[in-house]
Amino acid sequence: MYSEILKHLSEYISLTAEEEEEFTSVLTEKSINKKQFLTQPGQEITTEYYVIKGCLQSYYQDEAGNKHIIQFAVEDWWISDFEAFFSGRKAELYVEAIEDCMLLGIQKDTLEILYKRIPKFERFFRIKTTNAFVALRSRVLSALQKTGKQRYLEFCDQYPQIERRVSNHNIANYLGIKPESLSRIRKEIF
Amino acid sequence: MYSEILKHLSEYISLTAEEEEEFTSVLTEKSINKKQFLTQPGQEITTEYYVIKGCLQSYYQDEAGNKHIIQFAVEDWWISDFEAFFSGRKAELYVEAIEDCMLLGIQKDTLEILYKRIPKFERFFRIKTTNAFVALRSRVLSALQKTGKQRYLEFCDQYPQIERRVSNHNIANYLGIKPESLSRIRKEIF
DNA sequence: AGCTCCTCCTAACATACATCAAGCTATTAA
DNA sequence: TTAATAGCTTGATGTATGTTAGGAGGAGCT
Repeated sequence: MYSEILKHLSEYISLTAEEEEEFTSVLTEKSINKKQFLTQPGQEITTEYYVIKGCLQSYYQDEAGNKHIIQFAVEDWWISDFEAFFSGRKAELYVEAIEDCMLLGIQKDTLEILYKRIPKFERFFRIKTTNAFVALRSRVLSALQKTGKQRYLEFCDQYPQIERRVSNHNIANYLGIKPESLSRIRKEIF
Repeated sequence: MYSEILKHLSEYISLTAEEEEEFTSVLTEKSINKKQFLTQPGQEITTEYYVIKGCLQSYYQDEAGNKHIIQFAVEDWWISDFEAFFSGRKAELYVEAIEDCMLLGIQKDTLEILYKRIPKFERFFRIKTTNAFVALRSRVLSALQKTGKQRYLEFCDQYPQIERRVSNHNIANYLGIKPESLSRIRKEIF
């Protein structure tokens, strides 16, 4: 159950057996089925989730009802409405399972306690946050300056395991193009 | 000298006279001229700057030498290579003055001390960071889903004071369109 | 002053992507 | 099983933006 997340942590920080034990003791398991929501707009978000098994997407729905996919998550990724979690504001995003999922959750207040007791965790989450910020910045630049084809190739290159599991119309949405265009791009490439 | 930044802080947190004094005592003044750089790629970034007077831009330069503007800053804004500052990695961005500037700098290590002594500052910078994250996310969505014209109107609406001071080719770059296209859009609007 | 550089504008043409419409296949539901 | 639905593909056509080229006006420099 915990072997994946401990391996994940060990890529960034080294923990003693006791520290590992202390960490896993505050995690909560959660499983949700395909098409169910982990979060919905308006909720308070006090938990962040690590994906043991499955695939999810987070998206924003605009006033006109259009869906805009922010992120996908598969095994070994973290997901939640990060801004809501971090700032304490209400959620603005849907987080929806697109496969049956097994997750591990960590509570915000528990995390604060953990930071004080074992500062290495602060380091771990700081690194993850910085990486997310950089990834977001690079996505802005891609969206502004690159063609749909370039963005699709980048996506396949960066997230091959996601490309294989997510439907093309969801990938198209994430890339900011229409499914018809993605279909044509794929035809051109393969 | 310090009245602007204290007013700026007071929009988010309330400080006693002593706390204000403690804060301003750790600030350093810096002035740079138009076309000079505040940061360049490869540098270590230990200072964040608050703009008292002037206008700057931060941009990323890709392998092909193309400039991609990330952000503008005018009076009452903070600027630096945030990821480098936050993560300790080397800078990837240029921060360049596009007018003569007067700035106040705060050092990363001083900030850490300040957080411990007066936790309200942690609150202040956390709010600023969350806001920056949300703004970046919303810029991703705009870039992916909206036309150049919509993005330009949003930009004029959100940052009227910047629109007036920055050249059109820089605005076009920020919006991810060519100056010729921006010119067409402006002709169409006015 | 005269010169150069920079900014902005305009126009003709090219390209990437959206839109609309239709058909094909595989999965789901009755 | 058949019917319905969702996802993918294709074609015809429209629109926004890029590309290339040129010109007008202003700012700063010699």
